[in-house]
Amino acid sequence: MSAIDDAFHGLRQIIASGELTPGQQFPSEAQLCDRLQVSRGSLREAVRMLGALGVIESRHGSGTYVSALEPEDIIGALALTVDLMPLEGLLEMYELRRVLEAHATSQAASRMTDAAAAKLGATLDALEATMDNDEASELDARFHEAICELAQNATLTVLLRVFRSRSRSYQLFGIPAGHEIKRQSDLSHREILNALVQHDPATAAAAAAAHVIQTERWLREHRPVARLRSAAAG
Amino acid sequence: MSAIDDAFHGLRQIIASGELTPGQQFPSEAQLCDRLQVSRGSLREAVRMLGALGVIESRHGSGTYVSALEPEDIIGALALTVDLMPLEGLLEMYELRRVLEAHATSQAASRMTDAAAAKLGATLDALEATMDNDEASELDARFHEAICELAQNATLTVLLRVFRSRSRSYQLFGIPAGHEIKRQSDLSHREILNALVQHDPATAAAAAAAHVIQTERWLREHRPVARLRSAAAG
DNA sequence: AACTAGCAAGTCATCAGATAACTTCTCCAG
DNA sequence: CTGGAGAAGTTATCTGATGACTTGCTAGTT
Repeated sequence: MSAIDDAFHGLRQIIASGELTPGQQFPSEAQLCDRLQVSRGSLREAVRMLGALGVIESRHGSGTYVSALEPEDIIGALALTVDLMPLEGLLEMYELRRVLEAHATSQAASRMTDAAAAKLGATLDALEATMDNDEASELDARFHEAICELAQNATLTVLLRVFRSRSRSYQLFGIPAGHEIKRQSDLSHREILNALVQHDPATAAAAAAAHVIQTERWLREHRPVARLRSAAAG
Repeated sequence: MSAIDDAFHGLRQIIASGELTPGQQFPSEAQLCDRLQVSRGSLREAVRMLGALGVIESRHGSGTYVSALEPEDIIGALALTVDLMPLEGLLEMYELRRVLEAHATSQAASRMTDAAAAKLGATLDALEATMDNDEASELDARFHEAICELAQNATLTVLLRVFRSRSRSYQLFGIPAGHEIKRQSDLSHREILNALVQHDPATAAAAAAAHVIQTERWLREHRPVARLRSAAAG
């Protein structure tokens, strides 16, 4: 086993064994080097690996800590990698997105409140009114995000956010057929909101699934080139 | 922006821009250091980060390459981290597992073949016959894995495998109530298989969801201590 | 011509040491 | 009681050297 593997599994074991719990601080790099019998370089590479995976966190001048280890930390690690996947592999993910988005919307229908309905309605009003692509993309995301929050499952919310962020990079509203796409998208959103307001989980799930399928078909047909977000986005 | 961030986003950009595609080799460390204007140490830490995320791969003595970037590579990165999550956060993931397992089983019902039915039946025969916990756990996993493969979605298969591996670490069959748990689990499996054989997606999905809910309830009630797998398992 | 052993170049892996930058706490002056 | 200077501890970064592994070439043999 290589030195970096030793360090990686050693650090992982410290957490897995319960020696350190979420939020607690690791010993200093020098002490960890002694304990794990690796050089500082190898240790730091292992720390970075676990950092990239959302498991630990280094703070310059302060120390290295176990992350909160909440689903958000773990799933969030995918955010920077999903953007790199070729479209082909991504379409497979859409099947999952459809299923999960349907579930989230179904849950939201069960837990719908008047306040939430008003907020969602206002978002759709603004979305239908705007002609700006970036603003439309932003409002679209906010609409779906708000629905996810009603489902009260942070893992679900984060996972769908990752999927959605990739879709947004394709800027479907900006392509030649964008106007017609947006019109149909607006209709789909209204169908979803109607089902939510009527506390109808089954219809809400169906509407959400149909909406995702719609988006997926547009991506397949038009295959627009992704507009990569700035590297600083992460 | 820190040196490691520069290196990380620089490497990421090389892939995102299409300069290198899956399977291709990066320039040597020295060349990358020149190009990205960071020291070798910083570069290597960035490489490790992307390696941990399943995006790139270093081969000793050969070079550094872009991974296949298939869903399996990206999702697989979660395997080593989900094991570290506290049970509380994990139970939230079970809601997703239920939804996805139901979907996979539903898809499998649509695509069921006689050969697959025979194979699944044989697996269940062996599972019901064995009294060995490890073997039972192994056969249980094989049963669900085979169903996933019928759904023909690699992302789904890998994601559910990650969830399942964590469940396995709890060794539910080994606790005092394990005998009764296994009996009910066996019954659930038969219900799932029956629905699959009858090409009945709706019933199959319901049976799968019920099976996951059952497992989730056992975990909540018994809260067994996880038996951590050896560090070398990764 | 085909095959094999061994050499050579290129690559990543690992270590050690030094310096810079940042955070946190302490303590003293106001 | 407050604010700032300073010390101590930590991570961030760079540099140079050596080890280990892979790959391709070459020369010799069959």
